[in-house]
This record gives sequence, structure tokens and C-alpha cells, in this order.
Amino acid sequence: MEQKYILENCTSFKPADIFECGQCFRWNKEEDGSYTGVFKNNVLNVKKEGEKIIFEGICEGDIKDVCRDYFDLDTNYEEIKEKLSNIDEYLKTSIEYGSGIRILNQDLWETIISFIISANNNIPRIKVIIDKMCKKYGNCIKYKGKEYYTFPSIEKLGEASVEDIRTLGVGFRDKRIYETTQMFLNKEITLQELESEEDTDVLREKLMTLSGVGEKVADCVMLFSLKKYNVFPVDVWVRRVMNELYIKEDDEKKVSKKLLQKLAKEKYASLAGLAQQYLFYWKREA
DNA sequence: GCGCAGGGGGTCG
DNA sequence: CGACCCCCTGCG
Repeated sequence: MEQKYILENCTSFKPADIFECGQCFRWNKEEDGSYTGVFKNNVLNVKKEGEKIIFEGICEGDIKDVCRDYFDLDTNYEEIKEKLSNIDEYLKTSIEYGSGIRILNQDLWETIISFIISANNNIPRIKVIIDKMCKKYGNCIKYKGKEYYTFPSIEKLGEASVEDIRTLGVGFRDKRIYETTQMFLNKEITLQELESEEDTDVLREKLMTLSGVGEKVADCVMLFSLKKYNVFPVDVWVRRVMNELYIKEDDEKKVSKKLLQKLAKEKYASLAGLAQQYLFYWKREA
């Protein structure tokens, strides 16, 4: 059902910051600077006009509730930014740069598959692959004369063979995607048990039983889909930034993940994941 | 222009 | 610790 929702007085909300900071792969910029994306069975366009945020599109359920959940509107980012800004100058600068970032509450299944695809890959290609996957196995939703496709269900993707998946251009990740899908299909593991697991370390262990899910992917899934703001995914960019700012080792490859995790915990504590997003976005764009 | 390394939000054996 | 699929980039 086509709906519209206008959000006022939301200072920590900039579509570009939210959709370009690297947490999601299915939002695309329109000519007018707004973004259109698909999540669950919704197709939404998000536009900032002055102080107003305008959400418009096809929505299952009440658009206000859907947005509140997906865009994390009940979390006070002003307070978070204030806390993080006081930690040091770097964080302060990065937060000024990415002041409109919010961590989306993305679909767990979609996030797991998307970040398996992200391994040793680059963002433009990740987006192309996911797009193809949705076109082939998702459902079509028409909005304003264009066709959009939902992310495939477990059952639908479960019908695909390793070879089928390979044709999407996923390369060596074909087997990983296949195996993980089959694990959910066969109920060896369920989304529900992952969603209800409170303990971060136990949750990480469970996620890492999935094929193609290592520490980094597991942490991304926890941060971008399960609101675990304390986890600190370490990738090549984060290593680069942290080394440049705090450690200053000549060869950044020698900096251990352990050290980075420890540093993040000491400095950023329960907000490490958010700090990571601000730093990552700042250094990668600049 | 063309061909060939080099490397990309890691994971696995 | 090296290979891994695919694709895009930079350099000769």
C-alpha cells in the first residue's frame, strides 16, 4: 500500500550518510538526491527537505512503525554523538563529518547473505550481485512505473543449486551461500534463535558456524541487524584508520586484530560499533 | 589501446 | 599462511 510519512526535528538523519556509510547495499541515489531502496516487502524513497525527512513508498503495515524500527528512530543519536565526541579529537572530527549516520535495523537473513558476499569483494560488485540475486529469486514490487525486487526468502534461495548461485557472479562464495541457505532450510539453525540470543560472544559463535561467516562477517551482522553496538568489526579500513590514528606502526598488517579490539573496548566501550562507523565513513570518503 | 599484475569491507583448510 | 572467483584499476 502506498504511504507517506514526514518526520520533523530529526537532526541526526542524513540519507547520504546513512546509505553511503557502508552498512547496506540496496539503497540507490536518485537524481534529486533522495534515496530509494527495498527492505522486507517495502519499497521506500527517503528525502531530506530542510529539517524534514520524507518517507514515501509501498509499505507493508504502518509506514510510521516500519520506519521507526528500520531507521532506529527510538535511539537518541544526539546523546551518542555527544558521548563519543568527548573521547578524542579524531572521533569528534569524524562525527562532524558523518553527523547524519544512523545504524539501520536490517533483516537478519538478508544481512547474513549480503555480508558473506562481501568477503574479499568491493562494494559496487557486492551491490550488483545482490541485485541479480533479488531479480532472480525475489518478488517483484511495482512503484511509480518501476520494478523493484525483494530479497529472496530462505525457501526460494533454497531451490537454487550451487551452479545456479554461481551464475550470479558470486565466484568462490557460491558454495558458502548454498551451504548457509541449506542450514537454515534444514533448521540446523534458525533466525529466531539468533535473534533471541542476548550474549554477544555466544551469538558470534553461533553465527560463525555458518559457512562463509568468520569473525568480521559475524560482527557486521550483529551490528547492522541485531543492534549490538558494542561489537567492533575489524576490516582492512578500520585497521588502516586505527593504525594511522593511534598505533602508528609502519606496517599496518602487523597490527593484530586482538590489539585493535582491545583498543576499541578501552576507548569506545559499549559504543565501539558506532565509533567504527563514524571513523570508517570519514576516512574512507575523505 | 591492450595485456597483465594487483587487490578488494575475508574465510577456510 | 596461501588460494580463492570475478571484475575493475593502474601501469608498461
